[in-house]
Amino acid sequence: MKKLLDLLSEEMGKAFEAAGYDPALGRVTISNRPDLCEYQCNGAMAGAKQYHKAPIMIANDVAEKLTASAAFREAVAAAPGFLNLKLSEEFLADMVSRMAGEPKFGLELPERKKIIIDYGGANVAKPLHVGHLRPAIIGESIKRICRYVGHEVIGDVHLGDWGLQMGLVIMGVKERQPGLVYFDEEYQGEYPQEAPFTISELEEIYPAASARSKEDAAFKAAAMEATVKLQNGVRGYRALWKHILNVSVTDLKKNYAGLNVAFDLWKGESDVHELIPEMVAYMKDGGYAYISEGALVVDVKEETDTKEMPPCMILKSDGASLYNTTDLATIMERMRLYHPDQIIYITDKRQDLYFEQVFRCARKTKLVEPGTELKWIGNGTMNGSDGKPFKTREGGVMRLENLIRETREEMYRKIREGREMSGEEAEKVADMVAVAALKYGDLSNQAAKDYVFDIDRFTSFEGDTGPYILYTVVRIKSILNKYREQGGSLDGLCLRVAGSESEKALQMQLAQFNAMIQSAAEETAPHKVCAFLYDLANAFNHFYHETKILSEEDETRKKGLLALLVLVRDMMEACVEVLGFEVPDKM
RNA sequence: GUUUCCGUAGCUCAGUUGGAUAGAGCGACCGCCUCCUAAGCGGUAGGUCGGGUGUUCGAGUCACCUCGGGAACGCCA
Repeated sequence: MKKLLDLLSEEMGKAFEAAGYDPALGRVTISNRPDLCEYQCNGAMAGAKQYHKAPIMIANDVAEKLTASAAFREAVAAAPGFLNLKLSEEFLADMVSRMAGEPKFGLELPERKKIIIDYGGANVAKPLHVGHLRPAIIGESIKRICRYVGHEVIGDVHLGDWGLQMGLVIMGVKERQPGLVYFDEEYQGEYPQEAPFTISELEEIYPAASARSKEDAAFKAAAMEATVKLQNGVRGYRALWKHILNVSVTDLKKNYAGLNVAFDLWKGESDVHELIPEMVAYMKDGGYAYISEGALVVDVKEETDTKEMPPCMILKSDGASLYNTTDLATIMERMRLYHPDQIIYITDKRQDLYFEQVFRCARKTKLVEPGTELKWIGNGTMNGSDGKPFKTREGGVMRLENLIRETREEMYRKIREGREMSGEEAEKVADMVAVAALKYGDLSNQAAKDYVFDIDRFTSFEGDTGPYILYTVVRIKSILNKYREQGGSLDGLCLRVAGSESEKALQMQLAQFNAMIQSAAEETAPHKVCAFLYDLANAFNHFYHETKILSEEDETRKKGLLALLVLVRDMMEACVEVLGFEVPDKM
């Protein structure tokens, strides 16, 4: 069904036309002066020049024609040329009631696209740290929003599982356990099923090996050699690498699951290793790539550039591949396997220039077809209260696990403090609310901006926070449960014309859902969902405060109010779902 | 140095594509539970939108300049 503002604009357009003006001037927006009106149209001022007429005269002409419209209860022209509008309660109730009856609240789905979304930024053998939080939860939410509006979306974690880091881990393992069969070049038999290390050992091995390589040139050379051997397919190294991968992926899945983040594909840089020679040959044969300063590069400069645009490097001067190489080869692979309409990348915003180079290179070399859009979303960093990237008290990089645990503990403490709840139940609720606190706190900021992480603020039940949102939904659920306990049924309820200002305001808020979710999808902007959710929660709490529901004596009205509650609950839960967290039954 | 992003209330952030008197939350202060979750609701105080010039009937929003902060700028990812 059509969106509210579109319907109103249509009505307004007709009035403009009837008064002899361009109907396109009839764009209706939400009022920025709620004391004067609910909606407004500024078309009379926009048209003043075109018609050589004072805006107020145009507005008066149009207001006259609006008296016949069923959509508006009131339309008055105000100086210098505003059209101030109040909605008809019947029209609104009808609209909201129809939304309640349709799947996805009557959302008109855009043309279905196939989208691959590359997010997370995880590396094998390295624990997730706070820097991985934003790309993971923003990506997850964008994935869910795009799915909600009907797109086919494939989420790929695109692991960093290749390159020197792997050689370092292999040498680190060798150092600790030189006797393992993986290092015996003569060995012909099957390799053990069991990994020779646990995840915690692995997480010690990598940083130790990485640190050592910076001081010990021989060790670094050995690691580089191991990397080459791995990439060339030396059996023992490949087998060991598989173990590293498996142990890491198991752990990563567990960590992501704790944040309600789930990937459809667990591909990595290694998956395109075989494609690289073909891609390099293609770029050379096509005349795109040439040798510059020893490295193989593709020029991506354009005449209109005002900034420096270094060429996109395909191979390093030693012939080895790098980040660009695997990313480009991945684009090639994705085109072949999935043929997507769009590929979205979510990474730290510092990679701006890098992605511009890669995208230009992919376009120039026709790795992607013109119909496939490449989109990069650079996320800002999560800062501490000093405004600098978040650190532990000791000044180190904080592990994501610890951040989540601390948030959970804080949440648990608050729940035990404020509610009578068993420790076990409080723990479950704390888990859900903590994830909401963390994710909402993050997603309510624009993705591209940095933000300050403040555990006290995020876990607060007051203000624009995840817990406040959840609390509001839980309240609604609680009323509906009580109604059922009293023997009532939620089937066949019918939403009624608003009986108060706060009820009307709530209905108007509900009516904005479709436009909101559509623009959140188009602009890949989860923070719009958060803002909507917060407004809806406020509108509900205001309404709730002054409306008796279960003790309402007029049975028809009571059922109408319950229908409204059901709709608010469902819509809020839909929003929470696309943001990637969940509502508990009690809190 | 070049490019780029950002600068809105004490703090944390919005601002619907250029509209009326710039909005929330936190913090401060004041009210509201014989009533469905007071983890709620209502109210008060707090601003030359970093500064300047311009475009426009009209600028937090657009352009240029300037100050301040962050980031990126060929063999890391």
